Amino acid sequence: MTSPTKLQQDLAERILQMVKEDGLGAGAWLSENSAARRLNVSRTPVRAAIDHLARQGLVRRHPNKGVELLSAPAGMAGGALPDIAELAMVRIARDRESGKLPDEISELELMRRYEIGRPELQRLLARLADLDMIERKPGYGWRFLHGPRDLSAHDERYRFRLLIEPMGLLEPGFALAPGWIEEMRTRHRETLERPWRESSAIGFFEMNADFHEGLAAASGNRFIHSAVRRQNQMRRLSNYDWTFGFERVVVNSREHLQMLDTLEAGDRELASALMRSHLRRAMQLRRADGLDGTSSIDAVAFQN
Amino acid sequence: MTSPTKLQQDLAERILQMVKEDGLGAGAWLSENSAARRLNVSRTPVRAAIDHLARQGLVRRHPNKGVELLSAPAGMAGGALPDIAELAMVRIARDRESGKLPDEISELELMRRYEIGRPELQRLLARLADLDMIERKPGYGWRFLHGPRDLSAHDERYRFRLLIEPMGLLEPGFALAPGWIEEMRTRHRETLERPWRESSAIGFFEMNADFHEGLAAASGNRFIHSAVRRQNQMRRLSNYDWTFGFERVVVNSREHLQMLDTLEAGDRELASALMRSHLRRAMQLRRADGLDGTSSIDAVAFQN
DNA sequence: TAATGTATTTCATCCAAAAATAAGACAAGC
DNA sequence: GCTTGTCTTATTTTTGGATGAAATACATTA
Repeated sequence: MTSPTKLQQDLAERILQMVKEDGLGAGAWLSENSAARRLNVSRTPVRAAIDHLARQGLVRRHPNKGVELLSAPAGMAGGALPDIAELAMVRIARDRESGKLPDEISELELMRRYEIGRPELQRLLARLADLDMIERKPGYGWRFLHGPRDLSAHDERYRFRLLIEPMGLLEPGFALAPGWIEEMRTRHRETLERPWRESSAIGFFEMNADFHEGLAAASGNRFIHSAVRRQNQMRRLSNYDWTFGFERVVVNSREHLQMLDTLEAGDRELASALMRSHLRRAMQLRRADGLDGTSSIDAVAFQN
Repeated sequence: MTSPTKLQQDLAERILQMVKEDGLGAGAWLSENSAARRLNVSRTPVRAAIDHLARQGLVRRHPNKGVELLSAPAGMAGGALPDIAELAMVRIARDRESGKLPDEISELELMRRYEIGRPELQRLLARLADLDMIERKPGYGWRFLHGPRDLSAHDERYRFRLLIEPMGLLEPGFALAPGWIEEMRTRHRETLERPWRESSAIGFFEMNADFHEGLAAASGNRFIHSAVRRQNQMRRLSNYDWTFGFERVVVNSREHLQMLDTLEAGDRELASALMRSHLRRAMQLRRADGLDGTSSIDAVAFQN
């Protein structure tokens, strides 16, 4: 009856995912041991995770015999929901961007404002510092590195991405994981077919991020991959909203699908060129929007 | 008689640097207040720093009147000497590279091995994690991401740098800080003129790093700057030794000087091309060395 | 024999209190 | 009026113990 810890929840989800990947159905038997090995973790948390699943009625323990799968897990439930720290980071970034936070601030003040404990806050500040959003002051306190409503950052960001992402497709070790193209295609198609709602923005952002990060990973160059992942982390803090409407979603997704087709055909040169113009277009978009300075910022992500 | 804290030591050094930059000589008077303002810090640690300098005989306090500078600080003492955490990071990276550390390891084991406290260790691990050298395991412990003696990383690193550093010189906002070229030139000339010793390796590395980071900063693109700084941080962990002998130092420095001349003349296109071939040459060098796999690794930095 | 069940050990985090240190205010001296 | 000296307050860091969780070893059962 103890509430499951984060690791245990995580393991429970991954176990269901493993079951799905292996195509197991109701009546199959699971093994604590092999699950623990596959998840690279000891049996203890796996046991707890299975207990958790048993409480939900998905599996049943047979004493001294094993664990029986009762029903195949249907549709993916939620996927990774952002934890409390992630959420606080987004709130801090938003408040800073909209000018609600001063240039310099102490840890205690942040703890009070966002009602989080010190260890969490410190991890959070460390992450923000690595993204070059803040730095420690000598002595006490922290300082934000960019002013609120820093417009030039958008152009710099896209110019940086233009340097590495198109070239990543041309790296000698480039190799896509099997099935990746198809999975991405499916996700994009679903986005296009489903009706657009405000709440789709986060899912759309994550799909976008996965697309670019997946290609960077395929480059085989860990530094390109790392740089793109960083870009996504930063963007996640300020861009979880999408203010360009559904027609831009369509254009964006079509361009992605075209790149996927091109890559499947093996024409990396062309894909690289497409990526370049894709990013250029996105840069223009941002810039045009940035002119009024506030509209995209005040659209609130995570409000619900 | 209390031992100076890290901030105080830092301030003491920076005060000396300020004195030098302002061209003050023996007999000049320092003010706690203005120093505190310039250093963006309260008077308390500045006072302590000055007390520290007084104990070393560099300044003298005159009660209720001020602080007298006794002797102009001559040659830069050490420059920033790496703190204990930095040192431990280098040791960990080296031990990992040479295979002395296993793929997975617990925090306590690291605390025992390197004799550091938990908070220091945690900061250190967080930094290593941001450099993509390690990651948390689910459950307890940490895992190194790259195997020891990972040769492919060198080529990937240089291919990444080739994407961004030459292009950084062509960014529209490119602007060098006044005096930067001259200062860099001086440091390079001194390196070339001074006799080469093993202990010069660290200074040489830092000059190198400052050269590349300075150009990246001048690009006016914060993401390029940030990426190059990250590269330097990573390189610092494994490349503090220099195993190519003095002749390579000469070649390297000459190439840097040539770029400085070209930039001074305003020809950024040519400078960009020079940077490209500079990095290509450095990549070749690494690769040729990497063939035997161990020599450069076992040459120990910081052993004395 | 290979799995689960149970107990022990090791490890990491959390919490509260105390110590250290910086920031800020006020008084005193030149 | 500006400086340094002194004091108070606010913030941060450290520390030790307590709690909780994971890894590991051992016993038990099909």
